[in-house]
Amino acid sequence: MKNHNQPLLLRLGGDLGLLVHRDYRGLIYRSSIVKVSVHLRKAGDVAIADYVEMDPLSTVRATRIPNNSLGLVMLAMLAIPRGFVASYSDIAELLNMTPRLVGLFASRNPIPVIVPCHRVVNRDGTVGGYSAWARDGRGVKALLLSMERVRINGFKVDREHFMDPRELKDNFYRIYNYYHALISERNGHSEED
DNA sequence: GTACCGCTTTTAT
DNA sequence: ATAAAAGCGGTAC
Repeated sequence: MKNHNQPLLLRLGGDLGLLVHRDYRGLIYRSSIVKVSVHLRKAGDVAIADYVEMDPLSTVRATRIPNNSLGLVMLAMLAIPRGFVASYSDIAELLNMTPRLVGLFASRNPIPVIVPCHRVVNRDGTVGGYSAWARDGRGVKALLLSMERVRINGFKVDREHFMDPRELKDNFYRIYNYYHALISERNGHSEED
């Protein structure tokens, strides 16, 4: 098998890049945000390419998403398209959780950017926290959003970017069903149940 | 079992 | 504007 064990460096824009780790099957299980210049200085031999966002179903197929509450939150975040945001409470309502709990799971998202936890913001439009970038996480979150043409005044997202909850729900169920079909397909071939 | 924590939200100064 | 409590499942002890 090819260099799947080597992380891949993908340019996000500016000096921001995404380091993507894949397992022996090629499935993405972890990513981290880095400064491209800093990373190239440290390890010049990495493969590098431009980041191109996949559609949600392809992302589900290409990544490892756990079959638990964290996985549910990850699937819900995949239901937010580029250029839009949803609030922690929107996701909470969708999944029967509390907003703070959604934030807790968002902070544990192992695959930032690819699973777009930066598209979840506070109900009042303020950007909210972001732990995928240790210092000034909010700044990076705001930067990622503005790269997606989400307009931000100060640290407040314009209301026009908020998704309709019904559309969020429709997208979520489509992705959720696909995820479970994929799981039983994978289980069905390798073991019986 | 208990105690604490977190990318929030709402209410009360 | 700032402070605090509520709220829940996970994690650690």
